[in-house]
Amino acid sequence: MPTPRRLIAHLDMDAFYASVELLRYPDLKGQPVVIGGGRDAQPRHMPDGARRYAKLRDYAGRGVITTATYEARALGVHSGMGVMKAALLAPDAVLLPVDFDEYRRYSKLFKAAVRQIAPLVEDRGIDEIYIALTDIPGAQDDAGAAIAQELKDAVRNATGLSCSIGVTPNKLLSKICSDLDKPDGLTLLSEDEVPTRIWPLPAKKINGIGPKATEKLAALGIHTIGELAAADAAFLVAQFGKSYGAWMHEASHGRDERPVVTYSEPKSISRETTFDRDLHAVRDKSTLGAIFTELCIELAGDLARKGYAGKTIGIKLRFDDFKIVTRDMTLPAHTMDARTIRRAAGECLKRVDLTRRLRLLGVRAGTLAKLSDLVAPISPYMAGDAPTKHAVQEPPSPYSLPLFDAPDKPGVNCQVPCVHRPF
DNA sequence: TCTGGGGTCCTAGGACCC
DNA sequence: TCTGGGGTCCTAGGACCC
Repeated sequence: MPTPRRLIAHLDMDAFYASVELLRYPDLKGQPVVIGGGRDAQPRHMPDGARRYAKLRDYAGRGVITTATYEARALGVHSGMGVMKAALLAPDAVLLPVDFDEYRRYSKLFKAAVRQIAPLVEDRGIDEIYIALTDIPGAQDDAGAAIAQELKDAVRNATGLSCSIGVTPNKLLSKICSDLDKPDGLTLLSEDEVPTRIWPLPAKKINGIGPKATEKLAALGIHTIGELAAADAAFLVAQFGKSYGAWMHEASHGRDERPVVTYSEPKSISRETTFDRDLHAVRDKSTLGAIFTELCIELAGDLARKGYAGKTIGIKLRFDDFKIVTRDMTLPAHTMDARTIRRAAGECLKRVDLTRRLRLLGVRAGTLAKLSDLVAPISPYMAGDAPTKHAVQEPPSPYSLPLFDAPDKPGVNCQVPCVHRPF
């Protein structure tokens, strides 16, 4: 029996957030609707039972659009665009706030429906997945056409939502193909169709070729995937570096051997926030201090809930000129304790020039270890257990104490003397 | 009226060790 | 009193993705 040819599907939900909202507000079907902004966009319920929706024109703030219905996209509105800018294009479009809990619920529903048919699924975020079809009975007979249709039907039955699917011999091509016939599309492609169907597409359709690379390619006279494929591999390596250049060459020929990966451990967990207005380290010291502390508490909560501790604690700042600066430090032991995180993040902050006003502040935990793999250095409850390779810093109890705030006084709420604290 | 929040991976230099 | 090379860790920045 010959080895089966690889067959991989990429499934992408159509305008996912917006489509979920339309299930809740069916009266909006057919209208330009945009998801994004802040809490102000919550629909108000009128006494007569009707709903009053926020319009794009009413919005004031720094939010961006996460998703737009196809009707809104027709007006030039797309995700990533500032809501204010979108309001100029489509002032009467309806604006709804994001509701991640609801999207996560639907995400689980559609992924579970897919796994019933094809269990080997790789998560690529809330609204897309890769699916290994190679060993699904019958898939080889028609290059996955029937299974793909079955998947689409199952997703619709489970959620009421449509999706688009690409089925090809690898992830790279499937990702490109799922986008070719949106919405509600199904595109099959074999290797020998790469020259006719893939090469005419813009180079940026390749997942991994972003704005910078696209711009550089254009400057070199390369616009389509075909032109990229025609370029000498050595030339691409000279221009883009050994790894990226070689990868570009392979990708342009539709070659990609990456497997479908059903599980991977998280590498980092972070929290960040953009302020309503830019804040200054000195003039807005107390506001910033409170936000900083809050981020650390939220991060500690995330770590605890997910069952991880971090050894590297880092901060991220975005200044009013949009420049980003990061600082991090590695601790002697893993931690999930808010106060320890806050202290380390405070140390990182001291190494940053805070002349400019800040737009964003973030806190990150990296070099993660599973809590279950950690052993406390001194813990009466662990006495009999064999020690593992990591040590975890014991959370001081109770560790929900107010952190650092008001006082900058040395020693207050600190385990080690706190010296100067920028805010 | 510009530009969110959560991630991954890569590069590159310096420290430090063998 | 000079000359190495390799490996790993740490830190900072940047491109890219959903």
